[in-house]
This record gives sequence, C-alpha cells and structure tokens, in this order.
Amino acid sequence: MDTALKAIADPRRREILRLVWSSEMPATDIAMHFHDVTRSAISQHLGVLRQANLICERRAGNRRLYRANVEEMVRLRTFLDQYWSGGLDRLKTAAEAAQQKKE
Amino acid sequence: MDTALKAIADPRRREILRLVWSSEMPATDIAMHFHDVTRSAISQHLGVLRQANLICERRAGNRRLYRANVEEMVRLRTFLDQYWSGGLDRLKTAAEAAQQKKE
DNA sequence: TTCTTACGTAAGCAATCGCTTACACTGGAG
DNA sequence: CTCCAGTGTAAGCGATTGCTTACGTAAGAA
Repeated sequence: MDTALKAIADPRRREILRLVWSSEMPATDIAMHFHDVTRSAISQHLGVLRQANLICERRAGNRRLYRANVEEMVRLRTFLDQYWSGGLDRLKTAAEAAQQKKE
Repeated sequence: MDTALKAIADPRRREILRLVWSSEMPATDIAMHFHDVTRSAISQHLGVLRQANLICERRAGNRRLYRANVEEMVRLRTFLDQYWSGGLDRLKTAAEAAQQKKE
C-alpha cells in the first residue's frame, strides 16, 4: 500500500497510469509519449508500477501490453478516503478507538 | 501539489498529520509519539510538511504548535479525486464528450 | 540462419532522503 | 544575569531514486 502511494507520487508514473487506464498499450508506445527521457527510464517506471501492483502485463508475441490494475487503484483510493475521513472522524471516535486498540 | 503528494507518501508523516488534524500539538508532544526515531527526525518531517503547506505553525512562547492545514489537504484530496475519475470516466465519457460537451 | 524489433536489466552516477549527532537559538524561571 | 526546556538546523552518512548508456534476450521477418 505504501509502495503504491510512493509510486503515484511521481508525476511521470501518474501519466503512465493515465495512458493505460482505459486501454492496454505496448511499452514502446508508452515510452514514445515522453520525449524528455529514455525508453529505459520508462521501462524502469513500469517496473516500479508493476511492483506496486498498479499495472498488469500481458505478453503478445514480441510486445508487452500494459494496462492499469484498476482494482488496486480503487484499493488505494479507498485507503486514502479512509485516511481523510479518519482524520475528520477523530474527535467523535477518540474514546472508542482508545479502548479497542487493534491494529 | 506534487510536493504534498510526496509528503503524504511517507507513513511517518501521515501519522504526524493524523496527530495534528483535529487539534494543535507542540513539536515535542508530536515527537514523543515516535519511539523509534529522534526528535530531530520528527522536526525535519515537520519541515517537509510545512513546505508542502500541509501544516500550520503557531508560536506560543517557547513552543511551536502545529495543526494540519485541512484546506490544503482537501485540495490534495480533490486533486486525487479528479485523477481517479479522470481515468475512470475516460471510456464512458469519451463518445459523449466528443459530441455533447456540456459539463 | 541472420537480421531487426521490442523489451528488460545491469552498471554507474549525481541528487535526494531519512536518519543521527552536535550545535545554536529563543523565551520563561530562578 | 544564569539556567533549562523547547525547538530548528548544519553536517555527515548510508540507502534510495531517477536517469543514462550499454548489453542481453526473446520473437518474428527475411
């Protein structure tokens, strides 16, 4: 979860995710969207995203097609939503949380 | 915005924010919640959060009281919400947006 | 087979991170 | 004034990051 959060903290990786969110795309096409870095750099970003389980890889002959793992991104979004609201709910749940400290 | 995203990518800093979300707290008290790192480390984390505009500082005599800048956190949350939905809505709104641009 | 395309990966490097220790400063107490 | 609690900050250091160049490898095409 923490890995995923750090992964999306990078603007380049957020852009990659945006590219493969709704349709899969071969690594080369992804790399071609970035004119200021090497294909190798993008490949490494893809590695980070894959390790964070934020993208899925499918091999088709020569190519590797990537697509966003929407399920995992929803998990991440839920985690953050709980974090935001967890802060907001703090006052009213303070006593309850204190006595059941499971974590 | 990117600075804030990187700031909350760290679990320690998320915990700090959680501590000062609903009430202000002096730096020493914040540091005392972390038994595995130095007070100096926490002070530096506070510096990162302050630079990301995620916390506000108020001086009271000797102490410095911190509290979360909820406004900025809401901005961050909104940014992420737009990011998620921007991806999710891509498929289903692609055709609609093209032919009727109301929104 | 030999070439070419598509890709990951190792190596190296400068920059940044997260931490520690040590020090500097500020404001109240005596 | 002196002393102490509260706090930021500089210096240094090992780990990590993000990038590049160079190489390795797998899968068609010729």
